[in-house]
This record gives sequence, C-alpha cells and structure tokens, in this order.
Amino acid sequence: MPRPPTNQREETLADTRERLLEAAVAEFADKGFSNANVNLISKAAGFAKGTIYNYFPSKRKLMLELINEIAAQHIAHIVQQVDVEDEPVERLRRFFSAGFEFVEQHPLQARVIINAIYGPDDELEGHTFQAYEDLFLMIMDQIIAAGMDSGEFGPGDANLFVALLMSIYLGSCSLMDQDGRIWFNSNQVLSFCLNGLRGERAA
Amino acid sequence: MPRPPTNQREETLADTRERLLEAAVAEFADKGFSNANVNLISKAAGFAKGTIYNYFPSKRKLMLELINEIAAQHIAHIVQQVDVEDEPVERLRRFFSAGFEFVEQHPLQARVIINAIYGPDDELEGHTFQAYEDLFLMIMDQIIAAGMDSGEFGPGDANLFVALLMSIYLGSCSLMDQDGRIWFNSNQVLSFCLNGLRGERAA
Amino acid sequence: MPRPPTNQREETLADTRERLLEAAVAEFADKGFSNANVNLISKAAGFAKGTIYNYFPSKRKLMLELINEIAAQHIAHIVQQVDVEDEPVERLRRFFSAGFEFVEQHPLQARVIINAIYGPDDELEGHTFQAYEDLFLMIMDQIIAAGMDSGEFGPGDANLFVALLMSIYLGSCSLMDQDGRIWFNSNQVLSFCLNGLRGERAA
Amino acid sequence: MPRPPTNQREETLADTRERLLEAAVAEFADKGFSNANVNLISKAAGFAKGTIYNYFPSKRKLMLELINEIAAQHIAHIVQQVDVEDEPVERLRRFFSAGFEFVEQHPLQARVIINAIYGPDDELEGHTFQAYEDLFLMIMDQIIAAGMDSGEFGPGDANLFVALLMSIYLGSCSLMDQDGRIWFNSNQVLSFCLNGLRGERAA
DNA sequence: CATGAATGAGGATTCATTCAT
DNA sequence: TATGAATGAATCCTCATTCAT
Repeated sequence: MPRPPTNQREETLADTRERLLEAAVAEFADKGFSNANVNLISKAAGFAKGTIYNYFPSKRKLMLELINEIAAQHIAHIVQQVDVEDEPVERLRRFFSAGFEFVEQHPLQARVIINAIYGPDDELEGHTFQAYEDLFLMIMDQIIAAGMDSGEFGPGDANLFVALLMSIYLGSCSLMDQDGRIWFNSNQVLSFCLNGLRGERAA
Repeated sequence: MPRPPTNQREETLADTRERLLEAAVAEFADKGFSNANVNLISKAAGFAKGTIYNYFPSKRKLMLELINEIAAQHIAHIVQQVDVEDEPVERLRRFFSAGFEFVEQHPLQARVIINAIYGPDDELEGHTFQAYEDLFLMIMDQIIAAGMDSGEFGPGDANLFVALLMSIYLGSCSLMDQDGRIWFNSNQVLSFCLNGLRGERAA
Repeated sequence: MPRPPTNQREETLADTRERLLEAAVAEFADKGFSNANVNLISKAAGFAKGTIYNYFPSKRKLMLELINEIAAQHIAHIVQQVDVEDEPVERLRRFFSAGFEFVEQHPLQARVIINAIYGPDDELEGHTFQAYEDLFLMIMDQIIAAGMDSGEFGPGDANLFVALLMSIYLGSCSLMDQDGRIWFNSNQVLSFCLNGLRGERAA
Repeated sequence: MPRPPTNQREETLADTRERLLEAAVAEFADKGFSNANVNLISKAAGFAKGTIYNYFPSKRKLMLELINEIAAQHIAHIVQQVDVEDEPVERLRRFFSAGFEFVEQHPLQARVIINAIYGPDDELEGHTFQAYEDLFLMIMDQIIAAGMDSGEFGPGDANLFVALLMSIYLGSCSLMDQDGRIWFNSNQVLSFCLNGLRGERAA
C-alpha cells in the first residue's frame, strides 16, 4: 500500500537531485557535454553510479534539466536587480552588473551555458535559447523598447540589439578566468553598449 | 636509390590533404571535436579510414592543423579587404563586411572556430586564440589605436575593445543559419560598434 | 544509503575475478602478452568484453596482477614442500620435485612466467623477477648458503648458483609439452645440479 | 630482354638484404616479434617502407630468415672454437667461452634467439630449434658422448645433458645486460657443468 | 530508492601489406 | 628495384545504460 511521501522523504529526494546537479555542473563545465562522464558525476555527488539514473533518464536529459536550472537562477538573479530600476539606462547598467556578478559567483554554470549556446549540439543550443527566452524578452521590452520609446536609444532592430547585448555579455563572460575573475572594466562594457544603443551618429 | 618526389606526386599529396581537411571541417562543424569520427572523415574524403593517419598523427593534431588553416584563410580574407582602406572607420566597416562575407562563404569553418573558442577544450581554445593573434593585432593597431589617435574613437582599453568587437562578430556569426545566411542588418552591427567606440557620452 | 557489500556479493566478485584471471592465463600462455586479446579473455570467461575492465584497468595491469598471482601460488607450492626438509640436499630435491609438479599441474601458468622472464618486455621481466624474489631468497638462504655452511656444497658465488638453478628449472619447464608432461628424468636434473654444487673437482 | 645480373647488381642486392637484416635484429631485439614494426625496420635500414617486401615476403618470413642467419653465425662461431680442441672437457670450456663471446659481440642477436626459443610463438620456437640443430648435435656428439665414452663424464641421458647445457647457456646469456656485459664468473658456470656431467656422486 | 556488476556499441589508433609509378 | 600512398583488419579502451539485489 503506497504511502504518501512524507516531507522528510521529499526533502531527501530534492536534496539528492540537487547534489547530482551540482556535481553535473562541475563535470560538464570541465569537459563539455560529450566528454563528461555520468558515472563520475554520480560518484562526485557521493552516490553510486547508478543513482543518477533514478533522477534523470539519460545524460542528455540531465543536461537539459541542468540548463533549465541554471537559466532559471541566472534569469532570476538578473531580473531581480534590473527590476529595482525604472530607467532603461539604469536597467542596462543593472543587467551587466548583475550578469557579471552571477558569473563571478557561478563560473561553472556560466561555462556550461556558453558551451551549450556556442557548441555544436543543436538540441542543446535550441534548448538553451528557449530556457533564456524570458531574459531575452526582458531585455527587449524593459530595456531596448523602453529606451527607444523614451528616446534615450535610437531606433533599430530590437532583436538585433538583444543579440548584440547577449553576444557582448557572453563574450565577456567567456573571457573571465576559471574562478570568475574579470580583467576588464565592466563600466567600459556598459558604456560601449550605451553609446551603441543611443546611436545617433551612426555610420 | 630514392626517387625525388615529382610535381605530380606533390600535387596528389596536397590534394589528398586538402580533401581530408575539407571532410574534417564538415565533420567537426557538425558534431564538434569530441563527437567527430575520424574514420568517417577519411571515408567522407573518399579514402579508407586509415588514410587520414598518413597525413595527421591524431585527431587532435588534425583539429589543430585545421584551425590553423581556417585562421590563415579567415585572417587573409579580412586583412586583404581592411587594407584597402586608410580610415579607421572604413576599416571597421570592411572588417565586418569581409568578416561576414567569409562566414557566408565558409559557414562550416566559422562553426569550427566558434566551437573551438567557446568550447570546453582549453587546448583548442588557446590554440585558436594564438592562430588568430594577427587578426587581433590588426584590429588593435589599424582600427582601434588608429581611431583613437585620430580622435575618431574615444579613449579606452584597446584590448577590451578588441574583445568586444570579436564578441560581437563571433556572436553575430553564430546566429547565422547553417548555410551562412544572415537575418540581421550588418550595417546596424557596424553602426552599434562605431557609436560604442566613439563613446563620448559614456555613462 | 550505501549498502555494505554482502558476503554473497563479495564471493561473486572474487569469483568473477578468478574466472577472468583463468581465462587470461590461457590467452596469454597461448599468444603471449602482445598478441593476447583482452576482449577474448573476457568472452572466454563468460562475460561481455567490457567486464574485464571492471576488474583490471588495462591489459598490462591485468598481466602484472596475473604474474603476481601465479608467482604467489608458485612460490607457496614450492616453499611449502621445501620447508618440510632440513637438509640442503633434500631441500634441493624438494625444490625440483615441487617445482616440476607445479608446472605439470599448471602448465599455462608456467608458460606465462617463462614468456615474461625471457621475453622482450622489460617491465614484465622486472616485475616477474620482483614477484619471485622470495623464491630466489629461499634458494639462496635455505639451500645454497645452508649447503655451503654445512660443507655439502663447495664455495662459489651464491647468486650465480641461484641463477643456474633457476635457468635449469625454467629451461626444463619450457621443454615440457603443453599439457605439462615431462620427457626427461627429473632425478637426473637434480643429480646434475647436486654435483655442480658440490663442485670439488672444478675445472 | 632480361640481362644477366651483373656482379655489381648482386652485391647491391646482397648488401641491401644485409642492411635490412641488421635493422631487423635491432627492432626485434628491442620489441619482440609481435611488437616489432616492419616499416621502421625498412626505414632504419635507410629504405622506404616498401623496400623490405622486395626481399622478404612477410614479417614472419623475415623473422624466420633472420633466425637462420643468426643461428648460422652463432653456430659457426662456437663450432669453430670448439673444433680446435680434442678433449671433451676442453671442448665444453670452449663452448662456453665462445658462446659467451658471441653474445658479448652480438647481444641483439642473442636476445632475438632467446625470445624466439622461450616465447609463445610455436612456429618461431620450432624453427629456432631446427636452426640450432647442428649445435645440439655437436654438443651431443663431440662433447657429451665423447666425454661419456672417455669416462670423463658419467652416464646419463645425453639429450637431457644437451638441454641442461643449453638452458644454462641461454639462461646465463639472458642475464647479461643490454650491451652484453656479464656480471658472473663464466669459469664457475663451466665448473658447475663439468661437475654436473661427471656426476659420480649423484643423489 | 540505492547500488554497482555487467553490458556492448562505438571509436581512435596501429601497422602489415599491396601496388601503381 | 625502390618508393610511399593507400588500405582495412584488428584491438584496446571508454562509458552510457540496464537491472537484479
């Protein structure tokens, strides 16, 4: 007679899942998806190699879920800080400061995402794009469109601007060292983008 | 008595090597380095699987040589067109037009490079950076520094500007579809960068 | 929650290992180390080809462990019987009788050891010498030195005598057929050695 | 119209063959038969890899011929020196001195032979035994049987004595270092054997 | 649910051998 | 005869996945 899961049980399950995902980040960040070793992930999390298959049906599904988890945290971290500002310019500043902060605090997660987006695996790339859709929409609506509406940013293809900002953000992140340390002045990055978006004297 | 290689023989050799590298681009672009199948590369080039090992001592060395070849062509293509201009602004325009042109003509090569730079394999990443060093120096000296000297670009960390331009370039390239088709207006990309570099009204 | 290994499990593990080693003896004895096929060993033991890698990290490590196992059994078999005697001459007799007996009972093992000692692989040779060190010491101390002390054997380089006895033992063993059958009178071997060791009328 | 081979041509052919065999000795001695690389042999001899197949139809045939060459030289070297003596005891002394001398001068050849005799390849072993048959017969007739006839050696199985002498000889040779240097007193080896053969006080 | 022994597809690499030049 | 490009069988080893306990 199945008994309803106790809180105790639920917490343990969630905890195990969490540990597995943490170990997975490290492995995927280090070796990339194809070279990552599922058994090592399970071992690194403190379990036998079979355990991970009680939580994720396959290596690929594990990766997809991991991307979801990272994206959710990543977006939450950025959106939370962007939301405290009203002005598009300040929002953009917050986008970069929060974005770089996240990567400093979670360099492994950042690497996993960058690999997924720029890597050869179309499914991972597509899945990552979907997982980050809310972030793209936020940038589009609350920064780009808002700035265009207020006249602070010049006109242009909003989708392209999102792509450029994300390229700059991800490109900058990929230049951090493995501990998430930055060698460049993030204010200059912001400044570059602001001028790019204002754009009046365009070529 | 050893027979000196004839022109005939030399041409065949170079040709075989070329066919192998071409097949390698396709395989690496499609599956990434770790998932690529060396045997299939040789087969796809029209040879038995062992043949590729007469030309490249290992999968990794093949990849490294391929990166070198791509980088050399890529840089030559861009530098050649940048060099016809004298003005930094025009040079930057040429950088993007030639750069996007190369990717349109060689989408597989572009994908290999992007994977190598943003992928998890440190050796491939480092090797690619080295292979592209001349391009970075050209951007640095003939575009960024020249523009700063002439006052067309505002002051700033030249290294960072190179990184931003390359991030934008590579990020844009990664958004092309598999046939190298662009969905965005490359003039807007240029415009964004120019305003970013002029930078007077920085935040 | 990790489950402690049961006796049942332990027995199975040891059993599998044993079967793999048995199959390995046969394969190595038949084809030698370099020509042996690891996959076939695993198959011959009744497992899938990958199973052997759950027990031995590489073909070479498998060989080294196999040498250890054989040496341990071989030495135990001989030492046990030599130890029942006190007199050097009787001990030598026991050395040969027990030694030949072991080879009759384990002809494949003998072949593996002979191949390793006289083969071209320095690591295997060195490892085998180390694995048999206790046997060499036993011969040296309990037979050669003891016999010299008691005056039954003439003076001489004890190390050399050990080498000669082992050469004779191994050389004789290599003359057995594949089922371990002897064609020569082992008493004559003993007699030859005894006279060699007594040695008064040396050249 | 085929022209008869000139002396010039014949000498070149024989010379090429010689160089190939020399290179083969080094390779086989170093790596053993299965691990030896035919291409490297041809290269080491100063030819392209295909050349060796103009002289030997296969790796195995090359090995067999090499064994023949070594055996012929080896036997000649020993027999020549044994033949200068009439007495069995002196002949045995010459057997060892000439035998050790050959190994000192040709350590690679010795290793090839030892590997072949004690290795796992039955064809190589059998072929080597056949190639050395004349040596065995010489020992049997001119040393063992002669000594028994003259009463210098005790009675016994002459075949066994040959086997023992060869075991001691090969075992000793295998203890030389790679440059053919001996660490043991070869007179003691002789003395041991002489007493073994005299054998009156056998156990 | 946790375990880890077993599985077997897959792939990089070696190299003896062939053969057109 | 010498060459060396091409061949493809052979094999070590990895590891995602399954499943009985």
